[in-house]
Amino acid sequence: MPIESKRWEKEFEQEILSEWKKNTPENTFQEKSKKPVFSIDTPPPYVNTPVHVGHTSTYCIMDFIARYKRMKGFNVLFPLGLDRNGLPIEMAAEKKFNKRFNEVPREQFLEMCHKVLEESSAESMDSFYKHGITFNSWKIGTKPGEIYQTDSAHYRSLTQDTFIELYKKGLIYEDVRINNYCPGCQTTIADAEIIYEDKNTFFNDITFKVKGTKEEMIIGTTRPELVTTCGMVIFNPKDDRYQHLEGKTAVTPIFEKEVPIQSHPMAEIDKGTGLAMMCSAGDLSDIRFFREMNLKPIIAIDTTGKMNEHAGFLKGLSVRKAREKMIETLQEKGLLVNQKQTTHRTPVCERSKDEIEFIEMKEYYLKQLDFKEKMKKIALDTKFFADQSRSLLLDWIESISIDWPISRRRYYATEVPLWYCTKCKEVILPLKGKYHQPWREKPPISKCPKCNGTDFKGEKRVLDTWFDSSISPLYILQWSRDHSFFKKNYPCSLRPQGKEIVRTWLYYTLFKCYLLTNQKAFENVWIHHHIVDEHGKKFSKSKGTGVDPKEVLDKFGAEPFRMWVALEGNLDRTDFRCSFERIEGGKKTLTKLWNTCRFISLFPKPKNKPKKLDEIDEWILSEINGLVEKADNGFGKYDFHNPTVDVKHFLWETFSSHYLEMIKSRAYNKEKAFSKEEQESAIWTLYQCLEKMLLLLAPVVPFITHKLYQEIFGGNAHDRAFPKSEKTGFKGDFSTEELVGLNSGIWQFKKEKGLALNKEIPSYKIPKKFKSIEKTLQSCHKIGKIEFS
RNA sequence: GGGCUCGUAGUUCAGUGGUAGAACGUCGCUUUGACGUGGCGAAGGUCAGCGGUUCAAUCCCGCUCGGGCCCACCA
Repeated sequence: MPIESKRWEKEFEQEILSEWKKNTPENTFQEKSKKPVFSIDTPPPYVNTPVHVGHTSTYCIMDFIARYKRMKGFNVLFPLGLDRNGLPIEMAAEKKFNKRFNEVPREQFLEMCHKVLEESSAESMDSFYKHGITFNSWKIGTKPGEIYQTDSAHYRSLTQDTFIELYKKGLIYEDVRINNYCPGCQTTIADAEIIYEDKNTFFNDITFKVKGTKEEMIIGTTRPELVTTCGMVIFNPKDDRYQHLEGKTAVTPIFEKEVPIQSHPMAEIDKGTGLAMMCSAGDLSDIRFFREMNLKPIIAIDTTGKMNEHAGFLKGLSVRKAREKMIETLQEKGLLVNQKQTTHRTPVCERSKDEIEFIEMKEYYLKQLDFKEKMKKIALDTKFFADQSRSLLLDWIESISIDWPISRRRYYATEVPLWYCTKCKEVILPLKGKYHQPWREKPPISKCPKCNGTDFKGEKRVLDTWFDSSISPLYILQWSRDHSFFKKNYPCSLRPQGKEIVRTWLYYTLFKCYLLTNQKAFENVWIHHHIVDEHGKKFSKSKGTGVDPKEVLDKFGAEPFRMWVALEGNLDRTDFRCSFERIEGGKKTLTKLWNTCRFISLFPKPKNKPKKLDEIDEWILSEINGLVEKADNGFGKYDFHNPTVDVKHFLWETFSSHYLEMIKSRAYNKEKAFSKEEQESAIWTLYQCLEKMLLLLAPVVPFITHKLYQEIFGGNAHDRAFPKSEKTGFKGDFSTEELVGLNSGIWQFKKEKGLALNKEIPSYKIPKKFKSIEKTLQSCHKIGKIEFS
């Protein structure tokens, strides 16, 4: 049946979606299938903020991969997860109810979080669904392939199982240490949760005295409020200006504390005055310095971000206020000799953007320093797409300097599953396989195994959110839940994710999975860059510059967007600029594909392959087979860009502009200039090429290929095997460029002579190599007599 | 300071050791049979700069400049 409508309409998508919703066996993960499993550990999006086109683009590419792998005969495990734990949810709840988490009872705060979660879950899923992304299931559940939520009892129990196992292995320990503390979130955070911002601050030159002399020293600092914690003054061993100070004692301004003066290579001659005051916990370098020099740190900032009793007259002030007051006081006493504005790379909390302070607290740590070399090996043993993305991970592993602090003093996250005997302090571990809330549940035993004590205290702290996100491949592959399934299918085939979370999600996942399974977690890792706005700037939620996928769906529908994602570039190498104009360009290719099908559908499809094919038919078949091979190779490396560009070029140029023009008269055969067999050869070839083109494009543009395939060939394109490259009978007397050049030359010749393209020309000179397609050229260009030379 | 990456047409990007490519945009021409959301054509580039290897460099190597990202102990 010929196709009637003249173009692809976005309204078609609705029908197809509802058809897929009713009947999608090919998307479902078949637990009992004998096909090899290809597992994709997709990033669970945070539910409280709607996704933008950056997300939908990357999930579309993941869907390209899933669809391609299905056509290649894999049983594709492609579940959607929803991330619902942790600070973003808590912060949203605090904002919505205008209450800090520690101002209300814990149960009540959890209720607030649940309210926020209830209101926010559906929208992102709807966007994914409308983009034609074929997650295995749209149902929230616990079976392989079903949507999982990281805050479900099922997921959290697995997170706790990993804690219990690592604890038993002796890899988790509790220690009192100076670590990163976010005063806004009021919790310890890991290095990976810190980002750096350039902040304006003052570089203050302040006066220290040298004990027993009249000499004064000028020392520059950005943190004058920490003078009280100064433990030493240093200068560079090669700095001639200060050699005489070696071994003397400095007296700090205002606090009048005596500290040693020493030479130390960490002091740089040309920084400030060349003298540095070493404070405990001004930044990470200070912490290391105090450790090295065996100095006792003085912590002057408490857990609310305010100065404590060590800060003397600054006590009770916030760090910023204390700094202002200190500068004021120094100025009054004539101890501030100079002040200039400078920008300082300041560590801030990536969530709340508060400046990090360094505070001593008791926290649980997971050992990671001992495994750096092993982790590097795993990084080298995992395939990265693009390969150069691996260095993001290697750089991070290289820079790790402390163990991973995993406990957090917050509420909405997976609880640390521990109880303590109040009598003998024995740590009580629960059994695996169940979700535990020690802060409100009884311990799993009634008597302490060590002292027979009967009174226990449940742990109040929770786990870092990355501690649970980092088990996603274990979760989707049923670790500790279905042993044979896990054994058969681990490591996970593919982790697709953004470059910005290499040091968190990727690193922590590889790390934890290694500790638990002694193996790499992934065969392949695909790292993507970002969709940026028209000016090349990052989408920013706070500035509201993210493009809403709904706007794209309203304007274009999903299909032109998917086409654009594939055509625009390689997202594993570069950022894309989001441009509606260029998405519109994707739509044109759909129209071209549609009309190509419409043309072919004018001719009844031959039942059998003709015995003999015309040379030009063999030629186009060899072209499409080459294309199939290229696409298969590219898709296999998660390159959907180059093959799609190639298919588009083939469709538009080689196939439409050249092949179709050359066989039109033979396919119509209105003047009966061709035999029936010759005519059928053309028509059969048209259908062959079309079927392969549709199947090549099916992973990228599933809607249009589905509809066209169904109308023309019957059946479901997404259920078909990916096309294979076949040998053809093309002898190859001429190359494709030569043929294209020949046709273009003739068209140009006619144009220059002012002749219509369908006008006859009495004769034309053509190279001998085209002899085998003489009849084709004659009928296409209406040449009376071809002179071969 | 270190690392990665990019610098090609007005714009966004491909690309190759041998005459420089596409899309979009611009301008001109083209109106009936798959497609005007089409077709044909034009203008537009010292392939960032400098040096080296080579018969030949936009491509390989080195340096410089300029963007972007990541890391780092700039008091």
